[in-house]
Amino acid sequence: MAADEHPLVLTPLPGEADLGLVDALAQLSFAVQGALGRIATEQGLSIVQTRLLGILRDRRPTIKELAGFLGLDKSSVTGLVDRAETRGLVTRMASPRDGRSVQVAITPAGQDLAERATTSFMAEIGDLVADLSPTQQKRLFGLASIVVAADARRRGINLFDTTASTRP
Amino acid sequence: MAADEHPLVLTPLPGEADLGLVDALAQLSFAVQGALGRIATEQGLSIVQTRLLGILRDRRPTIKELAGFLGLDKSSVTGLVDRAETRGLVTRMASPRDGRSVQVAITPAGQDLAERATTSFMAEIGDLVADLSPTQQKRLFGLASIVVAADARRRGINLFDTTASTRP
DNA sequence: TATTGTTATACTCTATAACTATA
DNA sequence: TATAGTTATAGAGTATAACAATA
Repeated sequence: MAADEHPLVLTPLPGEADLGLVDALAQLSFAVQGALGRIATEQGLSIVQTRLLGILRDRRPTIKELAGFLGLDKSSVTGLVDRAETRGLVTRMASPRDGRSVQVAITPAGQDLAERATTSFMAEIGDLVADLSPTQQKRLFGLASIVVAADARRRGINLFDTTASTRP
Repeated sequence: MAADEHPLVLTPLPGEADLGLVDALAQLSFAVQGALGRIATEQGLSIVQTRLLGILRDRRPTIKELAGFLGLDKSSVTGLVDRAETRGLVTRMASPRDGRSVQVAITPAGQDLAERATTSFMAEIGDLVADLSPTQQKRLFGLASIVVAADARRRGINLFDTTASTRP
């Protein structure tokens, strides 16, 4: 798609960023979310449930921390964890440090499901970027990484600092 | 984030695509969806409603065509259009060619809202990619465009062929 | 018979506000 | 008082199945 062709989602207007970039990114995000949704459905999960399991892979966050990771209200996370717990995918544990808090941990069943989802998702994304050369794929990865890291930093969510969470 | 660092969403496993790429793309899609969600909320819309208005900007698709564009079931689109119609953002019109079909069109109020959303969204995405140089932004745009175009082709949705829809 | 769209139903997801328990 | 979490409530979004109208 050339930069001056019309977009599916939005329309050409002047603005801070180039619309072509904006629209391409929006559409790319829909394509990726579509892939995520397909593999989630395949495993009987939703995108958010899949994301929850992925986060819990190497963390035991509180409800509040999960809300920060997911960008949701704490009450939404309560329901999310409720449904996952009912299905035996996660468990709540009392926090040893704060009587008000709970820590959410993934179960072996949840781990299995998360791993199957990961495998399927990699295959889907492999298909999605199949038209890019290996060099282009690396380039896309690098650019996406820069954007994601900068965004996380701006939002004050350090994806790699786990001092706030107890590691299993 | 370096390629060998752990991901937020998914976990390192061998697969068809490099996990670093997969995870970076997933996280990028969440970041973009987050920006979309914020501007949609700003305008009193959801992401899907915003997307609907964007699609209707230069098309008058049937419910079935909309379902194809959005990747939803036709019954979901019925409800989506119902809610948008109640708010005066879109209208249903009888199809001149098929008595079973309706054509969905955007209203002036819907146009206004879509344009405001577009302006806000461009600013948000401008912030999101602020850490990339202009050259890198163009590169990201180009790579995203290739992926999106290939995906649309594979799914049999020609984003630019409007012969199936009546143009206003 | 097949297709288009709607309706009925049920579930997930989400937020706001009020509440409980702990700090 | 302030914070962590839950509950109650309401609404959007989604899919499946059954249905009506048209092709």
